[in-house]
Amino acid sequence: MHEKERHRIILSAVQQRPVVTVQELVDLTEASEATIRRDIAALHLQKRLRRVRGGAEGITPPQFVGLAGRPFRVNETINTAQKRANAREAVKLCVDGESIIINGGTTTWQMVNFLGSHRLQVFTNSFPIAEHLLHHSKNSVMVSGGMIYREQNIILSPFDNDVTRNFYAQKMFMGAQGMGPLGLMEGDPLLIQAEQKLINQADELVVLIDSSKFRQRSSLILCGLDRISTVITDDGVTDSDQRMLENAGVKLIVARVGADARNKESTPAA
Amino acid sequence: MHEKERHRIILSAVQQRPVVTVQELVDLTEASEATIRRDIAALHLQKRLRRVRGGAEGITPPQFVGLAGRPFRVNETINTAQKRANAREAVKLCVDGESIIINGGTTTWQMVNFLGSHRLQVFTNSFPIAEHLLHHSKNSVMVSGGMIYREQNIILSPFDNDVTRNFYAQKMFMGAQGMGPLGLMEGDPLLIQAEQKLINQADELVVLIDSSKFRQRSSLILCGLDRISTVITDDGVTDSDQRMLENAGVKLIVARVGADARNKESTPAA
DNA sequence: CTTGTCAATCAAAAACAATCATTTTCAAGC
DNA sequence: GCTTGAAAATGATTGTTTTTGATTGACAAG
Repeated sequence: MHEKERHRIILSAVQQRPVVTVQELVDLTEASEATIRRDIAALHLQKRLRRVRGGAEGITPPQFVGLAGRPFRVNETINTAQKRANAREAVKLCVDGESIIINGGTTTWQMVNFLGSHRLQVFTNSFPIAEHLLHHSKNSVMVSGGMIYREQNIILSPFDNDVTRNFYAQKMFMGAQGMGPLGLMEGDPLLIQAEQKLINQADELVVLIDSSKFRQRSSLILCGLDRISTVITDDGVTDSDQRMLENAGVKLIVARVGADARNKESTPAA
Repeated sequence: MHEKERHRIILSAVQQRPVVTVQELVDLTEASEATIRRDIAALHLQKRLRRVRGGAEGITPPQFVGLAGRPFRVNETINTAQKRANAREAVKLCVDGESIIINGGTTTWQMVNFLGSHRLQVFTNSFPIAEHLLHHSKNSVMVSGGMIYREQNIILSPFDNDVTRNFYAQKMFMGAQGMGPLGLMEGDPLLIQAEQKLINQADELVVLIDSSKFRQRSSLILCGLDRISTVITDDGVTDSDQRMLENAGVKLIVARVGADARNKESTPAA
């Protein structure tokens, strides 16, 4: 067995499991202990893994393994003020007792903050949203079944026959990566798949989208504007975008990015 | 067991519960008391947990009290040593890459501690189990879809056409409320419903049950002994119970209940 | 007084680094 | 094509260091 091949095996093992012992690698590669140690030392220098007593561990910081995929967390930090404002408006549309669908995403994630005191029937394909509502609210929570994708933070089944089809709601809330005359756009094919499952399971489709997204285009069209009932966006939206939605018969709610920003400004007089 | 792995288990334990005793960790890791103390001291220095008299506590402020329904939590405190011993044996049956089903329950919940360093495909109807595995392991996680019942901590769909039908595993692990010549028994109709959905989706059915349950009867029969491949129980099981299982062709694994129980028996000669 | 927690100590075991002998690889020369 | 020799890679051996588990005694709480 060649050095390269052993390295490949070692890295593969380390990526699969948090720690791998030297002995395990000896078994795996049928090489001697000394060789494995040398390999680990070499890969450690190349920073392809971390060398620890007894074996090796993956390079990913062991503390952050769970909780959420990277893309989610970084995305979460941009445009938060707008997202929160939009989310607040979205929750205002709900009345207690109603059934709603919340599609996973960083904008809709903000809705959980405002749902704490509500009592709704919430169906979601987002594991973090379900978690939060379960722990910090009294809403009844339903989730779609399937594989949990850590990166996108959604639960998705490759099959068409899941419970999704059996849930019908008054409103469905979702974000998107872009919006234009052609309709709603999304980048990740996995998200498209998840969204298309839910999109026809509600009377009204409410789209939360911050105004910058009107200028973004994306490769995949999710649905036309005619399918959308309501768009919630912030006050950065242009007149032409407003007209576009108006012409398509879409109700527009403009959220004042207000409260949050205002609070930060308003230093008490006294 | 190696240092990193023990640390993983210890951290996993303190995140599950606010405080964990040294003895519990000894059980959990099968390491000596001295080693656990050293580990706790090390993790304390790394500020990954707080060291307290008798054990360790999580570093997170006491905000996360909610976490799960009450009945789950109180049940969790009884017979923990047995449950843990059984859970350890159960996890030992799994080999990396395999697909398994874990049915929700307080015994099977203990399995998450030992699954931290595995790489399995896990399907579960238990929200807490999915949460924990997602946050503290690299296993791939699938959940069934449906309503999340806070009391029983399971996800259950009233429909027959959910993804459950599309998942097939080598092994299914479950607990139960009682076991007798007639088969496996359960009390809560909701649990019965959940279990029956999963019970035919695996080659082998592995039942984790502490020995006291052999004397309990319950109103609802879930399945006959012939459906069960393996029973894991603790060393309190009687000869007649063993014979019963033997006659039914069920493989029996008797888990040795850890250091805790042993120390209490062994009175020093001097 | 008894019990449980803990630190200190020591011996055994495991992991490790250094060294050397053997094998493999590769290329130059026949 | 084949041999040959140098260099690299590997495996075994050795002695050293680290980790671990058991024992002991100190200390505090009940």
